[in-house]
Amino acid sequence: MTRKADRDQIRRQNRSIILKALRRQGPIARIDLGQITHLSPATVTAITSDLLAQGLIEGIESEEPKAPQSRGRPRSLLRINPDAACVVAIRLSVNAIDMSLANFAGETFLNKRVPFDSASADAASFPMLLIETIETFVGEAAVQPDSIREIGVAAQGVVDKGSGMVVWSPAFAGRNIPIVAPLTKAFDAECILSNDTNMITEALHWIDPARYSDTFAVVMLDYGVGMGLYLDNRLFEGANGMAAEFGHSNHIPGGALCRCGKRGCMEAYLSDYALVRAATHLPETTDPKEINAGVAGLAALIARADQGDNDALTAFASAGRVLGYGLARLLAILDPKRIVLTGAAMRAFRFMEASMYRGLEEALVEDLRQNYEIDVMPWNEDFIRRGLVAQAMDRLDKDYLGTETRKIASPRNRGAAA
Amino acid sequence: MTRKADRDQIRRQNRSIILKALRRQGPIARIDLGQITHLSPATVTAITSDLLAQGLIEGIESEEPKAPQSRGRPRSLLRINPDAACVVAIRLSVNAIDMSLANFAGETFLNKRVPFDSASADAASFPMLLIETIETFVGEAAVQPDSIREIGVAAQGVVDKGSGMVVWSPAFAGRNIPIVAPLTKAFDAECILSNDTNMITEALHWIDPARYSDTFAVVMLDYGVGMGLYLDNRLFEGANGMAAEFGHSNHIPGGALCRCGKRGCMEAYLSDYALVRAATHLPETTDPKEINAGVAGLAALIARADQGDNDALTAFASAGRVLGYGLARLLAILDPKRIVLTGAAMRAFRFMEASMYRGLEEALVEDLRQNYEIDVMPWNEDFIRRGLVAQAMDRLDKDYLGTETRKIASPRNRGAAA
DNA sequence: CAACTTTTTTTCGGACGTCAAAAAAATAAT
DNA sequence: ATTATTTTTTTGACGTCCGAAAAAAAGTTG
Repeated sequence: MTRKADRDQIRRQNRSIILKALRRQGPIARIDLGQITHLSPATVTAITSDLLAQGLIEGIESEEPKAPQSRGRPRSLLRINPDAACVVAIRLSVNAIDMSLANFAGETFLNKRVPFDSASADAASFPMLLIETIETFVGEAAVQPDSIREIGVAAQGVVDKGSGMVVWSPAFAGRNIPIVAPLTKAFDAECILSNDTNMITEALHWIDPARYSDTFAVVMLDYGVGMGLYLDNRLFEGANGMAAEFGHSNHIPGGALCRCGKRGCMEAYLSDYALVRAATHLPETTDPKEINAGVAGLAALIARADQGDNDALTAFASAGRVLGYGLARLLAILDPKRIVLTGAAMRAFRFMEASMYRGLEEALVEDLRQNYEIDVMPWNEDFIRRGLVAQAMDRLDKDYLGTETRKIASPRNRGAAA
Repeated sequence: MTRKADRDQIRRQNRSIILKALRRQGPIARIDLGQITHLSPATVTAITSDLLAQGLIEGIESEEPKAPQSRGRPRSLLRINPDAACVVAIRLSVNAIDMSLANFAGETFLNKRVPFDSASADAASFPMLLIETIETFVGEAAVQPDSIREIGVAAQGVVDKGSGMVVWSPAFAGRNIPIVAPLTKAFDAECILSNDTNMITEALHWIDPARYSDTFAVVMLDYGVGMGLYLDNRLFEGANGMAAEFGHSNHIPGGALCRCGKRGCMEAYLSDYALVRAATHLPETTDPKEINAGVAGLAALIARADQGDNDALTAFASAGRVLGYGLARLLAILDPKRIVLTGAAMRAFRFMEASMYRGLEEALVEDLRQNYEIDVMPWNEDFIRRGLVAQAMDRLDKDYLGTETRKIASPRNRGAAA
């Protein structure tokens, strides 16, 4: 049954809408906030004065109003108080921990990459390592630890949102690495673990909501194969937060050997090692662990294809056809209005494109191939961070319901404390 | 961006919750409504007196209070006014139009099946036929036509919710049969076209929300293969209302010939004709149109399997394995917590079960096979009607926002008009 | 330079929703 | 008849949004 509604809810939602608008539209006057949110000026004033009192936003006393000649009372601009909160975004990838600090305006003000040894990282050792790495990072930033309100972690592979563990990931030797529990305990902050491609999906929605809304899928071909789903205008993560494992959905029964041990997974045809395996005429049963591919191997293969190397071209063409079949299955099952292709392998898209469309055509009846578009998105590592930050901001906005804000720290020497 | 919230919304939602509780829990006292909905007694009184004034619900002046010995003011029960509205539920299947009339309490009070000739039904002829069939049916029911507020239509095959057309269906010879536009024009009622398996999904949620909520999938093996998806606690229909075409998602590239013309669709291994084709050793490329299967052929095949016929048993075992692969793909992509198997072919489930689980195991890495259950649901034709009615009730509840109700007709001679 | 115009922001009063508490209603128990 | 008990309704308070009016803060004009 749907939950009952009460008046708290409506204030909370409207506050959150205003915060989101402020974060997105930069400094803005109350009147324009009303336009954007469809709230009356009276309501905007009420809510913003609340937010001002809480210190979540601040007025700009700018000496230079940009529009010099305009009658009437000049607009007084509002903006998010960047120092009202602080979030940490962490990406766990092979041999590297990427960390970022972002303020309440959603701006990243510090990044750091720390290498670690994926091959030896397991459930026993990694959590402690991660905590120490974060503590060092936060210490260097001269941020008061208690101003950190959210920690978002993205990992490649299978993550279980319920238990807050990385079930399996190429970034770790071990399995079932607990992340959320140790971090929550070590830091006084909400911690949330997400799949990396889901964060790309969230980032796309944040960056261009007009284009990336409603129902779309993101497929990432990189080190491994990832997917993110935005369904009915929200990120879909499945009952256990494990959805969108496109890479391990089966393509051919008994087919090529996958890193997961099964035969015929999409990943076994599309990922870095699969492409290298195909291009070097290794049998499909070659153990992926014995193939030295990775993003570097992929890049080398793309270079060969660029020079017209036939093996490379054939490998990409075959992968394209498999991709076409995979997308056809997505279209049949989910009817998305858009599919976004991204990841390092997309630099080779021109070698896959024709066969991909051929695969799509072979695999799916025309009636179901009518209303969709495919975007090819240049790969941008930054997307994962932006998705993490966007998600954290969303959670922060909803957290600051009516409760008094915690003491607001000033991580850096910002002058503008009204 | 999320929509702004205002207080209309909250009243609407709480009204709708109360109506839903009344419909589900039968006659009930205000105090219990408060318990169920978590609304205060004051609010319950306010909302119910509103609904009473609108004639959507009515009090019961029962002479016999069921519980004879109890102190205190006796509870005065409320119930939905069944005559407040009337909906038509229509199922279009091969050679038959099934129609039902249901009242505002969600009770069906009249059913009728009218045969028609699917082989000659196309976009030009069918809409008129359907309108006339409905008009006759409604006429026989002695229902004032203007008390009909919603018409729900379910069809097998590919339906386009946006355009309100049946793109392709085994029930029709033609394609792109308009349904919503003609019916909306002919009757002064909202009309909505849905996929039949989606309605089964909706019905399951209505009948047992505790079990069928959050994220689950329904797979129907019958005449053709259908799927319904309930994701994040709502029916998912895709960007164009065409989602969940599991039957035409590809299983084997270049595989068995499907009714849709493509090769290797799930349907080409799982549906009636596929099973008959396999059991009679016809080549996989045999045109489905030349196979006389249908639900009757399927029943015959099940009978053969019951008697230990080897061809039949092998056919079911192979289909089971294919089904296992299909479910594995669903698990990988959507991570549902439950999969419901239904349809006429489920009477043969015991012949498919072992190979289905084998297929699941072959196709999907164990990590992704941890947290789900499979239900096998005896097939019940009634589900589609119940889903249609449940959907119509939902829409009605939300329609009766603050607007005055239309004049309430009394279709039958009901005494209880307070 | 004072009055007018224009635009933004704030204030005020009204309407409406929920809720807690009090009152009323209806019956059983004494 | 009176008291006790339980349900329902009423009342009053509080919170929210909105429209209208007022106030504020400029520029423009005579």
